[in-house]
Amino acid sequence: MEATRQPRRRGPYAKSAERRRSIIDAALDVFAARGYQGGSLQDVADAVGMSQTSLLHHFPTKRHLLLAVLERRDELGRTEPRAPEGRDFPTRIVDRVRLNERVPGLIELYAILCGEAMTDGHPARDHYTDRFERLRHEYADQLRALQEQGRLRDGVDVDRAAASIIALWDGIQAQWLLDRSIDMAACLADYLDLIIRPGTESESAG
Amino acid sequence: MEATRQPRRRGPYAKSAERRRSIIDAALDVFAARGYQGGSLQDVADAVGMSQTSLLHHFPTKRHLLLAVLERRDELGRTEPRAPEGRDFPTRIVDRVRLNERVPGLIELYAILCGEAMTDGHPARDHYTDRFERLRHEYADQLRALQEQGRLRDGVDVDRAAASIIALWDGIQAQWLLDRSIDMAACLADYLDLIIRPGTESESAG
DNA sequence: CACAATTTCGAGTGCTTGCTCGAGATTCAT
DNA sequence: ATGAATCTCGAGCAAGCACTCGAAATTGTG
Repeated sequence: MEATRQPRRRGPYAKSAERRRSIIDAALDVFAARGYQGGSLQDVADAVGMSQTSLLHHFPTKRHLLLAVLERRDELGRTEPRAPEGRDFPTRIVDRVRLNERVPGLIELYAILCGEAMTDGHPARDHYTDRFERLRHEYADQLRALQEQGRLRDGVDVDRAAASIIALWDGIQAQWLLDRSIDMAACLADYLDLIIRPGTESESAG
Repeated sequence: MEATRQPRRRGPYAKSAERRRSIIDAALDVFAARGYQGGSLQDVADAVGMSQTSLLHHFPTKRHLLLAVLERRDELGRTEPRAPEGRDFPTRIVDRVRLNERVPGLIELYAILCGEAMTDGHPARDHYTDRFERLRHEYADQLRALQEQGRLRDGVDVDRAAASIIALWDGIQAQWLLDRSIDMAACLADYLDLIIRPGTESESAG
């Protein structure tokens, strides 16, 4: 019943996955330094040490490459070296800010692409739209949980507070990129202290 | 003693200033929609309805054009249609947020260029660096004045609060550009209420 | 080993970019 | 009016862009 003999697919070779990742890492650096529009495939190929043609074998278009970079960024962001989920919400946020501060490249990429994503049909537009919406829900849920514990100060609107946490974080990163003396973690901590009461010491023992 | 006869300068013609401004306005729209790197001189020339060559007669390089656009943006931002300086600091901020909301193009331009400005030798980099520094000082001064009136809540760090106001504002604009249901003014107002006590009603009558 | 699928790449595609050149059209002080 | 300065523009430049093509080198399966 094999009317048309189609070529037997063998799938990628052993070193292919590794190659792909080194391309993504190089692209992350290039896009972080020059942006998506500003960074060329040739720049990325040079950084990897391969021809631009070969690069396009692994990623059919520049857009595909960017999407892979965005995935990689999320993946790197999700990787929490230690003490990940143990603490409470505000502590986790501030810890994350301090953690990110040690990887300026990711912040740079995030800030630059966030701007670019506002343009016409930018490939990263959906990514940022979704990310903002997801994070707003996530943070709002966390704040609601605190509210039920009576740890939220009176008059705090959880949805607006969720958006504000994200906004403050993103905005302070932009300032930090242009002036490293800005204390990102302190700014976030200040705000969280304003809307959240400190947890009771025996919170898990009750 | 006129060793070298230099051509007598006559200065720009009557319609030149008007032409320049129509170019700047068109460039503002183009850069707001596509960014600086993404928007071409041809795009701007087309929008004005003139040749790209003539455009370059008025602005020798693309960089010069961008700087003129940034100046124009500041000029438009400074223009306050009404009730400019009468109210107190937090009210002025929130009013300005509401005002800007009616000119989305300016917000778009600001957000997009803010991202791009983080790249290598971007022409707008110094502009944003200076702007952030200037605004931080300006807001910190305003907050200090409120502090002396006893209107600042205890434990507020004026310098960090100044940076946080700017950060929150910039960040919430980015979210708003991707989801117009975000209430920018309310987020700013919430934060300002957290750090600033309401003024006494007879504040100017005392 | 043999042979095909995968990976690599040099060369080249058509297109766009910011910018230059030289010349014609327009303005305006004299 | 005259003529030089200003303004406009078509044509063109070298460089860079994302991407294609055809073929050689490499890999891994049977």
